[in-house]
Amino acid sequence: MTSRRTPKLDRAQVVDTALTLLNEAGLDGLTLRAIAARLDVKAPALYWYFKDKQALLDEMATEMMRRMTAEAGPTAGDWREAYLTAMRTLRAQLLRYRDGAKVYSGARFTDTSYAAGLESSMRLLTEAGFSPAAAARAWYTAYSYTVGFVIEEQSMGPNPFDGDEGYDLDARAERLAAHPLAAEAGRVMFQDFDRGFEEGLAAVLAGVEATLLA
Amino acid sequence: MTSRRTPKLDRAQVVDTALTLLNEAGLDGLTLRAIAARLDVKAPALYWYFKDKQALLDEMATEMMRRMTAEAGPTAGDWREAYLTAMRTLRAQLLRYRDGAKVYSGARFTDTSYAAGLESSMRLLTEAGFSPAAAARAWYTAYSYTVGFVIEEQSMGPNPFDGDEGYDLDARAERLAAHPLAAEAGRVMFQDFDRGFEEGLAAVLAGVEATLLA
DNA sequence: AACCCCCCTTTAACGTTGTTAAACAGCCGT
DNA sequence: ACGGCTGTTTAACAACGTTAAAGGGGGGTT
Repeated sequence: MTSRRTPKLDRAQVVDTALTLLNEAGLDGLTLRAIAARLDVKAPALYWYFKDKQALLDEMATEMMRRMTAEAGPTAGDWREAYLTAMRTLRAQLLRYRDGAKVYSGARFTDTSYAAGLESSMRLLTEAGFSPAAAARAWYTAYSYTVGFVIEEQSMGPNPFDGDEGYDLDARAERLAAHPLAAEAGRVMFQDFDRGFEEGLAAVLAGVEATLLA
Repeated sequence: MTSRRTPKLDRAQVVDTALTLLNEAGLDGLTLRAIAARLDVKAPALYWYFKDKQALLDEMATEMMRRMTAEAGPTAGDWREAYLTAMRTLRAQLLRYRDGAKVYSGARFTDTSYAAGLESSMRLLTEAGFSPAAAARAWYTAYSYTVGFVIEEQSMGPNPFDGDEGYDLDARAERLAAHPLAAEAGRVMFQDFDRGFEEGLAAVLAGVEATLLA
């Protein structure tokens, strides 16, 4: 026979459950016992599918990336549009999960499913006049910016998953009374992340075009 | 009397020891028991100085930031120079500790010692023609880029603290044989981080100047 | 000199976590 | 009926963060 019997679990189901639990319990609450309980199973059963917890986290990050490339759609048209869309989608996908950026940035992909999307992005950029090296640099610069931005956003900003108020900006401003510009800067940096991300991303795009495009 | 007796410990000494141990043992090896052992003390003694481990990590991040601003020196002259110097110093300081970027980005500062440096940066930018909001955005954009870059660098690159070889780029290129541009991009992104950082930073600077300077 | 109090540290312990070893159950082919 | 492979459980371990309680050792007061 092809299949001996339907096992209770499989890798994909474990990963999916873990991602769901990540949103509800956060990274601290993401214990193997809690994941196993959701699957009506005991913790050691997970070791049949993953050699250790880091392997599961790696697979979670890879799955996040897969969902990201699925959502971003085909890469064509103006390279600027595609570039912006890719980074917006990256941010949106990281924000979809609690501590998403931390999980993502601390992991290594388990397969090469990211390669197709990267390949078409590189093709679009090189066709637009970037050298291969400049295309990679342009992409990685925005990528670093986006990951760094979301890490900060998720650790400081209001948490959409519970009632957390986030960083108290008024209290911060009061503490910084002796430094008015720094106090004001806090308001700009930690309020309206959507807009802040777009402004920074626009700057990165402009700079990449000015310094890296042949 | 002013001082009753010299206690065995003080906050600064604990933080300093913890930062040293971070370099030798990494974030995983940074346990309260290990820190305490270095100080010839038992773990619960640390709770006299820090309410929990996160408070110690927060203080470590704050100390990293203090050493950073001390090293960067006064902020004056051309805003472009100061901007580049600030971000280079930030990266250098994060690289000085193993998992430095992770510790740093996951923490909240325990005091306002960062405010003076931020204030003078904001002043320099506003004097150069940035609006207060644009100055904050310009600063935060490069800050996000730098933190994101170093997080990736420290999780992928060769680890200067032990003999770790880092990501195997040749193996990666082989896996990506079907995606030549993506394979080549990996070489650009994960080799010579110093140069890569500078190229990206130059792009960010140019973009900030083009889109945010009035 | 005896006392108490406060500062700082230790001893002991608790609950939880990731992880491993071993036993165990079900289905297959022989 | 049997042996073997695939999954899962039970039981246990060491290590971790953390807390409660006790202990010691100097200073100030009586």
